[in-house]
Amino acid sequence: MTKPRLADVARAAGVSTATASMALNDTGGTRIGAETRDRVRAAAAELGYRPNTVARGLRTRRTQMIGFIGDDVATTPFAGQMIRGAHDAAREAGFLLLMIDTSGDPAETGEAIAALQERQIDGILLATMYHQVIEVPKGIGSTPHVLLDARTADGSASSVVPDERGGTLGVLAELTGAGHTRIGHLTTAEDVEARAIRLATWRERLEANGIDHRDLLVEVEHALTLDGYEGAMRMLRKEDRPTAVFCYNDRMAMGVYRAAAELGLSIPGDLSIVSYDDQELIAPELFPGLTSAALPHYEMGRWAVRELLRRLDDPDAAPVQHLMPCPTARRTSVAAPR
Amino acid sequence: MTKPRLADVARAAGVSTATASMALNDTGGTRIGAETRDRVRAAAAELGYRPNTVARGLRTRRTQMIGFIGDDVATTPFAGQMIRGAHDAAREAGFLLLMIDTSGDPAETGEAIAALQERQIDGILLATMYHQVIEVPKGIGSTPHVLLDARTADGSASSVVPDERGGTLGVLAELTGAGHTRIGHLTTAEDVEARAIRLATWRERLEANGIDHRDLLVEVEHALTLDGYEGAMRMLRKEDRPTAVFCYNDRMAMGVYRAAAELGLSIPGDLSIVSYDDQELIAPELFPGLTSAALPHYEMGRWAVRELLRRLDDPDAAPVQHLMPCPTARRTSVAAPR
DNA sequence: CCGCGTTAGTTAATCGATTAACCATCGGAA
DNA sequence: TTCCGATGGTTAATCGATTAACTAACGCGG
Repeated sequence: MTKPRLADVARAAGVSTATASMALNDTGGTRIGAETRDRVRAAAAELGYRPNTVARGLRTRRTQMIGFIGDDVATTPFAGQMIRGAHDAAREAGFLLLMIDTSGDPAETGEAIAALQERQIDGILLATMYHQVIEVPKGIGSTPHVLLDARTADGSASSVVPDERGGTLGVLAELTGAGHTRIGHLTTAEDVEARAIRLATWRERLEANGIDHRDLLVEVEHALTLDGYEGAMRMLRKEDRPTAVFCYNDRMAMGVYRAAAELGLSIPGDLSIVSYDDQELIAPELFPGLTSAALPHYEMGRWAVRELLRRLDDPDAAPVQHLMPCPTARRTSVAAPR
Repeated sequence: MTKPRLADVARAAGVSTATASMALNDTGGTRIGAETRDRVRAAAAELGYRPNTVARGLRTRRTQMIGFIGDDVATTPFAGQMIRGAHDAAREAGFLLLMIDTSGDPAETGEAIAALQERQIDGILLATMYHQVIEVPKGIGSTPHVLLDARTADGSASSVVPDERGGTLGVLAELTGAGHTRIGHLTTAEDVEARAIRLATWRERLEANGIDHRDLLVEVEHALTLDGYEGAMRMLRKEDRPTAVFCYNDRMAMGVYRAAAELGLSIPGDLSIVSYDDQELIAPELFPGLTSAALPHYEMGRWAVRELLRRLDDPDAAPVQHLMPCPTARRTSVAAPR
């Protein structure tokens, strides 16, 4: 009662393995008669035949596996959604994901690429957990690849990143729509792509509305709750405090909530807050719920796989840089200014 | 400039592919001379030879890949640590993880097992995201497997689950050590293994200390923040409220914090709180930091892979059921009762 | 000097598919 | 009648390793 091979199916159907192979895969054009094909299929179903993809892969050089290289799969809560999006899109096309976590070590990345290539994966997804500009390791050679939440400086590789500008405009529109003009921005000093775009977009909007933004910006060291708390204390203790804050991310917003509570400011009555990331255990769980621009990790994962599959079909296709929209998750942290 | 094959290495070293294979893999006992072996190795290094594991897998029936089937990789924040633990242990042994997420659909699980077996994975990790008792699908056949955060009723498969009893005793000891006797328990109505053990252990401890626990238990529908809030309101509004609460999990504890704030109870001055899970974005970020029993997901992931590798070496090894300790993450939510 | 064990290789089979190249039969057009 | 193009297959090569079975040369004891 060993696992049936193609030869067993062929014997049961009374044909050669070549015929069986063509019948099951619908290859070989007109060579296989309809009746024969049905007979082979029936035999395969009867025996519970499942092709050995290792053998197939050796011959065809395609393994129906995609390598996913992430720089920190576990420690960031976003990773899950990104992996899931990639996983689902891959699965729908009959592919499986082979995962490697490099814990952010660039040397690891080269090793990871080699380990995946040894296994003859059909393509590679290179993911970073925060929107970044990176260089694709040379070792990747001619293996098809797509960047996820990252892009190259020269646009030589297909990539998908969040539309940070659009997302920022979205949440700022919530505030201006409610009547706010003096909108503070609380950001981090960390030098990441996301920070730069969110900051620039905020500046641009305030300038467009003729608001002096110089004293409305507070920058703290890290993008964490505690830093957010301290930054908010600095921003909100002033007499001419803003009526609304746009936070770099949800964790910092969490700190702003605490600061507001300590200062006796009610949200959204005394202070409206919007933020970025729409992070699972934070934005919806805060009280009141935090309006935040959602990072579309699931959709980016899906897009990346579909783009990779496209490049598998047509290796010479021109690389595409995609901006994925960041929809506003509207909750109750915004109201008209008093 | 195509990828070098073993035959290229062999030619460069002036030997047969058989010799080259044996030299590189240190197989074949004494048949390969030291000098020849070094020559082959040098040639391989020179050419940058990397074995084609697909071809190797076809012959040896081992692919150096482990299947990881999870029932909800993305939506639970624990998954990441579990995957990471498994990933790291696998990587150390030269294995890679092939991931499939079933989104909790049992029919998917069968499909997932088949998809992995087609690819000749060496073994399977079956993970659930909450400690459960499950049945191993028959389709797994003789493929070596280990259960992660789950176990079978009959102990027929190796498995690793958190030591819920030990973890509960640990956080309760924090409370009794500080002098608390009337310790409330806030739990969920969901029927999961973890709930039952945590509840039973809490009862047992209170009984051992001669405390009447009948009016100290509050059960709510779900294990979410809002339910925790409502449950806490019920428990804490009473005159003879407990001086400390043991929450089923951190999300519920988050609700308790909010309730305490509304009722004007300071933590830990008026109310000490301990909990379970030590969830990343919650326990350390709450103010004051929440003392919580940590679910050792990373370590469970590691253990499962090591156990799987052991079973690969010795398929007849007796299955092992392992309880992984849940260390107490001690923070500042506990103080002596007033 | 014969036979045998050791040492150090080689040759060829094998894993389980896919696919290029080849072949037989039949009906109809030239 | 003969040749040709479909139609419907089969045979055998191939993918790139591993490994069982075989072999050649050598040294040594009896």
